[in-house]
Amino acid sequence: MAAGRAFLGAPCSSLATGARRLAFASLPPRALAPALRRRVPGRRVASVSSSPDAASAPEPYVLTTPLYYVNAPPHMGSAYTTIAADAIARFQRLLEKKVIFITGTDEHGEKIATSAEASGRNPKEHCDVISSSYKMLWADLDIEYDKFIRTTDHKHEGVVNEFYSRVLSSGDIYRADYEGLYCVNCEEYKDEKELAENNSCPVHLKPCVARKEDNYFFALSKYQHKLEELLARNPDFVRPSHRLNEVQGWIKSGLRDFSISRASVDWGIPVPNDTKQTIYVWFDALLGYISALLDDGEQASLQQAIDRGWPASLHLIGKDILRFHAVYWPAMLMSAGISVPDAVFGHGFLTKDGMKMGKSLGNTLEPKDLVERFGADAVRYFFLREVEFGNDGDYSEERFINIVNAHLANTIGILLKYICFCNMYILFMRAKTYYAFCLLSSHSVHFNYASFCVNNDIVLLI
RNA sequence: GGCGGCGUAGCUCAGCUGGUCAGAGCGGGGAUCUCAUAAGUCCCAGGUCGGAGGUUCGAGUCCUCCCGCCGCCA
Repeated sequence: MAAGRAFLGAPCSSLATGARRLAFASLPPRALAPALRRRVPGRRVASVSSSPDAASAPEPYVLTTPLYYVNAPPHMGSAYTTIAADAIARFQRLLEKKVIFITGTDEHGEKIATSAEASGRNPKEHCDVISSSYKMLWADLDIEYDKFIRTTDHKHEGVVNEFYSRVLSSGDIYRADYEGLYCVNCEEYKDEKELAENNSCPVHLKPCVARKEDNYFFALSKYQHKLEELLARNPDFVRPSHRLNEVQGWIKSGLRDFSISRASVDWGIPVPNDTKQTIYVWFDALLGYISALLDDGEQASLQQAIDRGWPASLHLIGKDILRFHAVYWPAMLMSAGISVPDAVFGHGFLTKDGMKMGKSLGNTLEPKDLVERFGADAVRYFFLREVEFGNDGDYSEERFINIVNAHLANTIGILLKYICFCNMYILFMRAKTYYAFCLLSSHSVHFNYASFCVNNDIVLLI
């Protein structure tokens, strides 16, 4: 029995720290696998709906994570978003909805070219390496996505070109000179008044460079009233609600047109009819949510992609990219005559032991290491359960072990063990309790997931 | 500075339109079963619900002010 004193993939030795309780559940991860793991990670079997109205082809539930920027391998923040999205996707599948869960990588831009050069590779090779590291992590975390889009995919470029043409024909793209201080890391111009000392970017704390370019601009300002109407008509468009206030504030204070091309960046999708410029990474990447809907090898048609299930039901993102998803993106879609998504949910950031994580602080939390030590179920469970969804959340190893032991090992683990071993005596003794638990939980889970309170009742979905 | 939010048990948080709302999970303490994993089961938190006024028969729950913390202001 001693050999089995580990819960869900956590080696005993890794948990044997000091006087802390050492024993996790006796079931090794693979013993539970047949009961818990229904599919090969990342390769979901197409769901077959048995609901009565399946014949009328109900709209799919299209759910997205951001397309992660491949300047660096995945970090815990990316993993958190994807874990949460996967939990929501699983819930929707339990409701027998056809779910299209989209994730992927955003691979263009100056910063990528710079990262590639630093690692001695050409941009495409660099993207291949980093993009595959995301896929590997999602497999390790049992993420069951349906579509993985890379913005360097051929089909994506076709969709971007077509979309650009639509926006152009709406009269929302114009050419203008722009001169200002540019942050290469943000890949955007900065207002002088927002800069830190020495004209440094407030986000990256690196000096911005003076740049003058002849760029193409998107007429965002034209969409101010339409965006206001959108939020007034559908306040659930931005969640949680306190972020709606922020978005409304941004719009109310006035929207400025933004540059959607770069003359100085080679690694990107060329602007149609002007190959001297490439399309701004955000204008490019956001369209990945649509191009992802196309099957591999399918003709790169914008309309065909839309017919595959657009609009998205939910964009799940971190709060740092809310502006792009809740302001720029719907305006771009309106311009192209395409439906806007149903909702954008901006979750919070993660801290470690109460501290902001960062390479410079040397306290990053590597999702890969966490999975290797504790197993995917434990990692998924902890972040879903212990982070108030929408707010910032904290990781500490002590808390992690406490929660996993108490909830997964002591409660669920033991129950599963006795189900697996058909210990009828124990099951009989506890039958009433488990029955009541299931009854209450089914109602509760439905309510909580429908309102994106994923941290409640999460145990039933892992 | 402007706008918005928050401050409820050691920790993370529930408490909708004011009247069993003083709660949950984890941690901690105690008891107990022994066909369960240092498991399970049962009991225990006397927290002035940030502070002070006010409205009300009655306020974490509404109003005002103060203190502290946080977010956004591209």
